[in-house]
Amino acid sequence: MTIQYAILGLLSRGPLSGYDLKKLISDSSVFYWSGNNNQIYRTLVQLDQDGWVQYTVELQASLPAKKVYSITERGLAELKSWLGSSPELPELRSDFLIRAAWLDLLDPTERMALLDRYAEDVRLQLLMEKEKNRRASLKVGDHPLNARLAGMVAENLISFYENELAWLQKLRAVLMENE
Amino acid sequence: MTIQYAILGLLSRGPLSGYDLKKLISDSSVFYWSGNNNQIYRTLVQLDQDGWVQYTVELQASLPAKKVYSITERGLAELKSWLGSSPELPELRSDFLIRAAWLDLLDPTERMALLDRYAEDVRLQLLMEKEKNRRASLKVGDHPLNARLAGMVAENLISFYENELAWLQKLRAVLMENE
DNA sequence: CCTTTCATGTAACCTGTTACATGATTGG
DNA sequence: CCAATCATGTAACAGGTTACATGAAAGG
Repeated sequence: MTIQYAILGLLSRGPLSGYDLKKLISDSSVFYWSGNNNQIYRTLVQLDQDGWVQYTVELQASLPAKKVYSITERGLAELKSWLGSSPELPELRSDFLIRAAWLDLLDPTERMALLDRYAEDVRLQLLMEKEKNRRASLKVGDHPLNARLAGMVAENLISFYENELAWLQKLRAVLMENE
Repeated sequence: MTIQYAILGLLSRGPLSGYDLKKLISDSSVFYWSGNNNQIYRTLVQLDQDGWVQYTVELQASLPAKKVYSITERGLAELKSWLGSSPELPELRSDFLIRAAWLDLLDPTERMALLDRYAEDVRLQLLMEKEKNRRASLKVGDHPLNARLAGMVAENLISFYENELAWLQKLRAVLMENE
C-alpha cells in the first residue's frame, strides 16, 4: 500500500489542496501515515507528473495562494485498477502486545498499573473514534453507498478498540490469578 | 517501540544467536518487523556496545561458528524500565480498510469478489495463527505465568482476525443491500 | 502577546526492506 | 541435483519522520 492511492481516493470525492489532504490524513486513523508535509507535497508533484491529478492555482486576498488538486480520468482509472487488485493482510503493530509477553518480569502491582494505564488510553481512543464517527454521520442526510461505507470504515476501527478492551479484561483476570 | 526491546525480551528467556532471533522475529506476527538480517545483526552490535547484551562464540564442527548472545544485568534492568514506561497505542495498518472507503467506485460484482478474496485471506491467516498457538501451547506442561502470557498474546492476534471476519460479514450485508 | 490557522515547501535523518555475498551440510 | 538449513554479514534503496523556513491574519 502506498499513500498515492489514499490521496487519489480522497481526490475522487472532490478537489482538495495539499493542505486539506494533510489535515484529512493526519486526523484520520484509517490513513495511518503521519500526514507530514514532505510526503504529501512530494507525492502530489509525482502524481501530477504521472498525469493522475491536475491542479489550478487559486489566489486569495491576504491568504497564501493554494493549489487545488483534482483527479484526472487516468487517475480515476488507476484508482479503480488498484481497488480491484489483491488487498494485503492488515498489519497490527501493538507495542503493548510485545510488552505483554514479558509482563512476568514486573512485580504484580507494577504490571497491573501498566495494564490499567494502557486500558485507559485505549478507552479514550475509542471514545474519540466514536465521537469522530458521530460528527461525520451527522453531515449526511440520506445515506448513499459511499456514506454507508465511511460508516463501516469507522465501525471497523471502533470494533478494533472494543476488541482490545475485551482482551484486556481477560488479561486482567489472568494477572489477578497470579498476584 | 524499537526492535531493541523485542530482542532484549527474547534474550531474557535465554541465550540466542542472531540467526535464532531472526527466525523467531520473522515467524511471529507479534514482532511485526520483517526479521531481516541487516536490522538484527546491526541491532545486536549496538546492544553489545551499550552493554545490554554479551556474546560468546561457539565453534561448531562443519557448521559456521555462531555468536550466542545473552542479556546482561544492565540489559535486564533496561528491559524492565522500558516495560514499566507508557505503552503506545496499537497501530492498525489496514490496506483493505482504505480500499473499503472507495468501494462504491467498483461495480457490485467486482466489489463483492474483492471482499470474498480478502475474507478468504483473513480466514487463512486466522487458521495459521490458531495452529501456531496450538503447537506452542503443547510444549509447556504446567502453565507458569510466562506461558499463560504467551497464550494471551496469541489470543489477541486470533481475536483480531476474528473481529475482522465479523466486520466483513456486516460489510457484506451492506454491499448486498446496494447490489 | 502568543498561539492557531492558512498555505507551501525543503533538509536532514532514521528505520526498515530487498537483494547480494559466502559456504558447508542435509534431505527430498 | 536442487532446495533448504545453518550462520554471518554488507550495499543500496525506499519510505517515512522531525524539524526548519516563510509570512499574513484571526482569535483568545
